[in-house]
Amino acid sequence: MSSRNKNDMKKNPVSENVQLRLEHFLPYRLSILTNIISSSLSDTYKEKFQLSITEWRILAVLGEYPGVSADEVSTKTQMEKSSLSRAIAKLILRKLIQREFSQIDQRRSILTLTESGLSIYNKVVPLAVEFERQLLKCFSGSEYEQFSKLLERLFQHVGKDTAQIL
Amino acid sequence: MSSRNKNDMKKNPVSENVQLRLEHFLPYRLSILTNIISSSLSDTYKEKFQLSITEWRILAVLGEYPGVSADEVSTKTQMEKSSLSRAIAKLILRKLIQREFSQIDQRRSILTLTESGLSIYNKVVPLAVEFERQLLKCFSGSEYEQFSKLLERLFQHVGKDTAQIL
DNA sequence: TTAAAATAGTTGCGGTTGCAACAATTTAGT
DNA sequence: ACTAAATTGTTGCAACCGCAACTATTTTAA
Repeated sequence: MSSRNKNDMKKNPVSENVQLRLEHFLPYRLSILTNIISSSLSDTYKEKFQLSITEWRILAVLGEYPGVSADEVSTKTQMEKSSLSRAIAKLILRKLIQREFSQIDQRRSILTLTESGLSIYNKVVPLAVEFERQLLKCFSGSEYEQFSKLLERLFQHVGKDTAQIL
Repeated sequence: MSSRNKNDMKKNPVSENVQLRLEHFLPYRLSILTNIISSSLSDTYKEKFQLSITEWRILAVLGEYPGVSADEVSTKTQMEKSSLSRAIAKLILRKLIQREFSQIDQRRSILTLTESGLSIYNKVVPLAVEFERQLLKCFSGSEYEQFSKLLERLFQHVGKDTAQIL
């Protein structure tokens, strides 16, 4: 403030003229909203079932797509294959999932829920569904459709090529 | 599958009748989308300015609200106060921000960008703004307004009371 | 047929995270 | 005024993360 001359003024519009309003910045808003939702959701199964978000996601994928490989879980969930590998190892130890390897391609794992994994899955799913129902209470049906449509559009857009967007 | 009787059928509709479709599950969709966007955005300043997402957020908040406390940064960004404490310590070491403590309340820190912090801030902001512009290319003006409105609604809804939602 | 490239998964490593416990200070209640 | 509770920020610790290097297997293509 003290030692600013008119050259500075060209370059640095500071607080009185901010270019980036964080509250309105989409990546930021999405990130905060998502954090709140994810951690709130995970609270609902972390304690009861000792599942981390990563672990629950794996169970969720296997509940829906029994027999997929670790790699397929990775593309579906966008999780790192290394974190997946470790989370899967743990879940196998806890006997919540089981693994064989494909006869045709011996690198490829075939993952399925065990009985107890399935039982946990079947307990968590209704909680998750109810959680979402509560979330969506703030939308009318058509609003949700609209929101969902636009979210999907954004998804397609960034999905095109993540790197080249900027 | 083998040992299911008609009692089971009431309780456990399994794979042939899945209750939770991950692709359509809002918390999941938000989480994946946000991850893609955040990491893609952070790529644009990580290398050039050696800033982590956390660190950039702190600079961003201070650029907009010079003089806030660590605690206020925490509520604004929803970051853990411990990660903040450490990130702030680093930024002070790198002389990108500076800290004093309030006379009135000696616990309360007063954080501001240094000259070089401000200079980085002023370089990153246009990148961020351009990034968002690219993102929003997939929406028309009114679509963005709609999306933004609904996002805000959701935000207010979960913000009410994070814990009590389920 | 064979060597190079691609794919699936694992592991080592350094850095980061989040929780809980903590110290220092301020506020509230009596 | 005095103690208990609340607030602000820091730190120890264990878990977690992502990157890169690695092994093993399969595919490609010369």
